[in-house]
Amino acid sequence: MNYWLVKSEPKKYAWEKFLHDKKTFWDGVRNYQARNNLKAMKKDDQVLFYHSNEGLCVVGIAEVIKEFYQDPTTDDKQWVVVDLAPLQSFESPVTLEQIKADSLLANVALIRQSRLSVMPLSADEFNRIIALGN
DNA sequence: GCCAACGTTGGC
DNA sequence: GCCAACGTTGGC
Repeated sequence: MNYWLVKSEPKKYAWEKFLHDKKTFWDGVRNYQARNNLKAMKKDDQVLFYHSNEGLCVVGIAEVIKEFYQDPTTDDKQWVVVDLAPLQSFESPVTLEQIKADSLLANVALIRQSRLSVMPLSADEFNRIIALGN
């Protein structure tokens, strides 16, 4: 089992819409590193959902329900999507501020590589953020 | 709305 | 293959 964090601007695709949709394909990734992370996702991997630009917090957990396939929104074969479904909303969203302030989370890519939109987390980091959110 | 960080593009 | 110019992301 691997753990991930994905970013979405609430204006483009908010957690609330995700809950309503029940599942979504994660499109729009146009960065090689993020794309490679999408390709590394396995079914049942768990994915934290982060609101960027507005909110600036991790709002819930999703799971991978379908592994990568060609991005249906483009003909360019190099881009892929995965299917995600919501698992659980956080009781209290975990803010970027909290993550920055937590010594266990000092190395997460969210902080170190702020522009990366799909990133891996260690099990420890994942569990720590879950603990902060519930 | 600004700007720093950083990925990509294109001329040489 | 280097590097300057440019575009995009995302925190503030």
